Amino acid sequence: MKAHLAKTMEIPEEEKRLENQLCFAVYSTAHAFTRAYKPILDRVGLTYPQYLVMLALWEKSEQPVKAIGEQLDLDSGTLSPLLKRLEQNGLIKRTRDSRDERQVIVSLTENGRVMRSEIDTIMGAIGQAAGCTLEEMKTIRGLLKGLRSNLTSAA
Amino acid sequence: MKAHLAKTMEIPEEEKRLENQLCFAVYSTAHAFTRAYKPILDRVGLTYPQYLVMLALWEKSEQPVKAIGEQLDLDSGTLSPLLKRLEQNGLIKRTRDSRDERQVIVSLTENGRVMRSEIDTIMGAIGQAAGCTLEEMKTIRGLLKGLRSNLTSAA
DNA sequence: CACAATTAAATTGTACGCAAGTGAATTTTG
DNA sequence: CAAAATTCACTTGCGTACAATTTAATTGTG
Repeated sequence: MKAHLAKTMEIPEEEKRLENQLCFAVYSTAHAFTRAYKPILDRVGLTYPQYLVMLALWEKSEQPVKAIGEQLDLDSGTLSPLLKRLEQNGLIKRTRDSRDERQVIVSLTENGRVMRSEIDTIMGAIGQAAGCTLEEMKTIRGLLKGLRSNLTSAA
Repeated sequence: MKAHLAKTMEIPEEEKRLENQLCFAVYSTAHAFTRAYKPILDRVGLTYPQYLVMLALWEKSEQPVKAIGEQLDLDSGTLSPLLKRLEQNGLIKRTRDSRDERQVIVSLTENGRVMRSEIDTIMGAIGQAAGCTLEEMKTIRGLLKGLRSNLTSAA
């Protein structure tokens, strides 16, 4: 039985080292990205997760909190305080949906819309820092999407 | 001048979408990993970052905080409270280095050492969830290591 | 040797992530 | 149609991350 054999197959000691964990490679690269973005985003007054929310809103303003959460894979426990800060900074506006009072519609303010002009500078700088070709980026992106979908559906 | 051209090259709109950001692929995969580990690590009473620290200590007990920080790329602001919790849970011990009183040496307790026997179960379960071949894992790991090193050295 | 500079760890303050629970609005069902 | 179940956003509590500061110990320099 192949499945049984696979499950009981010994993992070589070398594969158990921290440095050889795929999860750690993803984890530490995520932190490296956050750090690389920091000096650039500081200039426009955004944190990295806030920047991701702005990317979602620049694609489509007027989204309920839940829709943003689905795109970012974050729940309202994370988004509520984050959106409150974006609102305090004058980048977004929050209004109850009159057709469904449970929902809060998030939309860009004029300041929030204008900030989109920074996108080329930001992405240009990160592209330089990542220092890999567009082709390489697409490859990694594709592999990670597959990995992520496996991990998610396994739960 | 090639460098100048590259910097001023327009980024296609499609590449600006949240879903097409390499940083977001890494960010969301990291979260997916944490979620995949959660039910498994809950059984042994570890959080995911705590598990990474344990991996480092299973490789080598008796490490100063700084050494752990270098392997995980975390500073003492993150590690100090995390290690305090591991100590409270009886998995590690912290002692001042008598040769250099500034340093705190972290070492495994008997309970901490014994927990290493869970490593095959944990990694086996995650391997199943990730659902990709050892070859694929090595490929992604290698690509991410390169990416991470670029991002870090750019700063 | 003294004193400035450096280093290690801890602490403080801010901002995620996420589980669990609350409360109000809407849907589903009997 | 009324009660039950569900949905949405918010809040609370805990555990990271990380910048900035603090304290103690060590090293480097004159």
